[in-house]
Amino acid sequence: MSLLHISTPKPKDVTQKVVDALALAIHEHRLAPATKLGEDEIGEIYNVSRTVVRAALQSLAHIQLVEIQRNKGAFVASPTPREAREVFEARALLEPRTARSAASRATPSDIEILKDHIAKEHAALDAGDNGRALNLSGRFHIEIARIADQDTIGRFIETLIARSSLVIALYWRRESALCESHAHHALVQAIADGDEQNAEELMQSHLVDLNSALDFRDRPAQTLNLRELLQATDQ
Amino acid sequence: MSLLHISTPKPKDVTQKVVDALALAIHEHRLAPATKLGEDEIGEIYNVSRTVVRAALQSLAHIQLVEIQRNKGAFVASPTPREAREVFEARALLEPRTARSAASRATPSDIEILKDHIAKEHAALDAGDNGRALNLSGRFHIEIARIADQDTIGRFIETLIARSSLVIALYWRRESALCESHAHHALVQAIADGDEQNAEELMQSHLVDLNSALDFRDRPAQTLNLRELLQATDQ
DNA sequence: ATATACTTTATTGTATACAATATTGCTGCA
DNA sequence: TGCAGCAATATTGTATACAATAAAGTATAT
Repeated sequence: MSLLHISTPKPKDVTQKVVDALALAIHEHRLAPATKLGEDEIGEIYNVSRTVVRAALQSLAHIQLVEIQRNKGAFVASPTPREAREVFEARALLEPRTARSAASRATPSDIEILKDHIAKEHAALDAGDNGRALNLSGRFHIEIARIADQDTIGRFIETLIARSSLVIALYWRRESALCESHAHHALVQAIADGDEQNAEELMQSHLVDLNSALDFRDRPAQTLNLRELLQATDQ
Repeated sequence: MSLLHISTPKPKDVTQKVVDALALAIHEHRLAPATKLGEDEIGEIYNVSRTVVRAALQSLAHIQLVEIQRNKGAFVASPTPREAREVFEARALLEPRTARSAASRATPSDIEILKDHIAKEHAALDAGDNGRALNLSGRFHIEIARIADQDTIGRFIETLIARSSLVIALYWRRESALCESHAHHALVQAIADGDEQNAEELMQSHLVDLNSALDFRDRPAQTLNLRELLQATDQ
């Protein structure tokens, strides 16, 4: 820790910064599912005390990006096939309607923002930075929820997209290409046109496409030690 | 704090106990919206340190039962009319489908549990304990989500019902009677019969009824000081 | 050599101490 | 009286210290 406090500006919310940093690392697949997140370890990385690390981990646990096991610690979440399926079922339930609502409300500046997202997504893909592209793709969906101006449902969608990142990390089929940007482009067009029906349908089929690029059949290889699976504690 | 550790069993998760205690108090309307929740104050009540109180308050903030303002503290949430509307819109989107799913999966023991809930609800109403009746009513809905066996959506519904408690505290119209138990009874019957269509429709109309017993037009009286509303800080 | 009991180490859970910020009350002045 | 500025107080934000638990290692006995 910097003893002289020379390079610690600390202008705002420290905890949130740690949350954002960890979330980004998970979204960009730099932290794999089931990775142990030790409190001291993270604290040293970001030069903060365990107090704020713990708060950050609890935040991430709430949106199920990490799982906290009492007296064991925090791990990057590792959704089961069933959980993975549920995440996309929930998205299929919420997002089409949200897209419809966005189509009815979007302003020109909203459209600009969406197009900007797509452009960045393209750039990341061209640069071969798949992690960043995936993250941007998720933020595209979140942006639509914001435009729809439904805060409550928007929050749900945010957590679903966060978890989607983990699901994709675990269950993505190599064979299928990551060609979402075309779907995103069509969606933006429908929203720009105010075509509610089309926006809803495009979002729905987009999610179906995403789903079909996943293979939930077999559980992914676990990095967890066997002891975890064998001992039958009730905690 | 008990210096001799005589009466501190502390067998499990202390934080969760504080969370549950506060949540129950809010659900039963013993803690009114906008009430300040000081950390020391709560810590003394439950004989725990501020560390666990803070963790508990953060948990409750996640599900939006309390609102935390940086450097100001935690307050029981006070949903705006808009937020209140959104909560019920989201419920209308999620719960009917969940009821349908519950109807397709419910076991006899599930039905027992639901009937038990209704009985307790009746008892609480007869005893004039409206707070407890309201809480039980909410847990009835949560139980249906559990039966539907959709964990992800179930969590969303849980948070929505928690917030509904606040919405009802703020926007309930005196005129309309709290006569939900009849609707709940019919719903259980449909679920017991495995009548998916009916369960979905009953849930939908039940939520419509609930909604029509609320009046979102005027904002409730705020205990908050005006300074809060007048100063335009970006934090 | 394996298994088991015990010891040691590492990590998390909780409490407390200190720092930063906001709130309150006072004082003086117009 | 009313208000501006400062002092005092209270409350939250963060760091650290101590306690409890789990993990790892070691020695011994079978």
